Amino acid sequence: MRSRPRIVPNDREYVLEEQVGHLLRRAHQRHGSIFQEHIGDAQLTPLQFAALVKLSDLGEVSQNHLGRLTAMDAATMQGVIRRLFARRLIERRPDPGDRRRILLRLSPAGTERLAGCIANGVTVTDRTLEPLSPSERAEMLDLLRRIT
Amino acid sequence: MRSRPRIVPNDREYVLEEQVGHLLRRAHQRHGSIFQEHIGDAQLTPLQFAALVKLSDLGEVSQNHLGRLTAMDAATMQGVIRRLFARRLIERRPDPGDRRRILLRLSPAGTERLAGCIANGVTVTDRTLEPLSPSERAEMLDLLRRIT
DNA sequence: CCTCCATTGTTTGTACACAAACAAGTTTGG
DNA sequence: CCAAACTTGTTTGTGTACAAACAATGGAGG
Repeated sequence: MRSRPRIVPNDREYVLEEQVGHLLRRAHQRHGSIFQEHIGDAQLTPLQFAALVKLSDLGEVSQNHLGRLTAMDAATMQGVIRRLFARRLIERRPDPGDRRRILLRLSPAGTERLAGCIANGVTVTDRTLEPLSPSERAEMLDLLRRIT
Repeated sequence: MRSRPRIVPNDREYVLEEQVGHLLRRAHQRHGSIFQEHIGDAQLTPLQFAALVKLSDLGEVSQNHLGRLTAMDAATMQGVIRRLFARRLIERRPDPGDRRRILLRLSPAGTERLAGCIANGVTVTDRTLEPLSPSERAEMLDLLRRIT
């Protein structure tokens, strides 16, 4: 039973499976797959859903501002907004008070689509946290919030 | 003080900032930025580092097998391996016993590069978990492991 | 032996993620 | 008032992530 020695001598015992980064990545992957399975709209991605939710909360905001609220940088925002607009789930108009800005809002179709998906969004969260007890779920959210 | 009503009536109070998916994504983003800042090799990404660590642990494995160990699908693996090979951090040879397989292993340069980065990898983990107490860090890892 | 099925690796296409550089517009400080 | 600094949105380039389709190889059962 030879246990193969590490090629790089590894006093710290750096075990990939125990690193936060690796675990965060895998948990995020699993969430993505649960999202896709349960959100009820094969074209809708987590980021697109997040953008719709925020637009529903706020009514009308600029593209960059929405990006900050949903933690997307400007370049990522570009693509998300383009796809939502292509599907006519959002509408755009120039900001009358600032000619750099584009104001975004839900279209009627977007409002309807979101309404039909919110309950599925709750399901996604439930399924993702399924292995945990209620108090552990609260603890998980608290810990994640604090390392963010 | 008008509190704007949500456009989509939202009995469940679906608050984006409280959803696991959003928090996982943001925590993962923050980890990525800490990784880039501290790993000490501007070209090395978290996935590439993970692949090197696993190769160091195992010596020689096939591409698909390494993908499973690091939670990358075959298509993602393709790019990661191509870039590591382009930098000569890994070597490849056909599996003599199975002509479908390509065996991967660290090159001398890859071994050296990894040795110089392992300590930085520990720093990355530390910084990511910095806001938490030791017992909370353990709890975080445990909870993440269980939702994976 | 030989067909069916599984596995390995590749390619293509879509969608994040982010750095860097840019033009156009706005704000600020002297 | 006006030049410098900043903000907004766009584009380009690199690197995950994953579905889907594919060729080549290997294994199992009849």
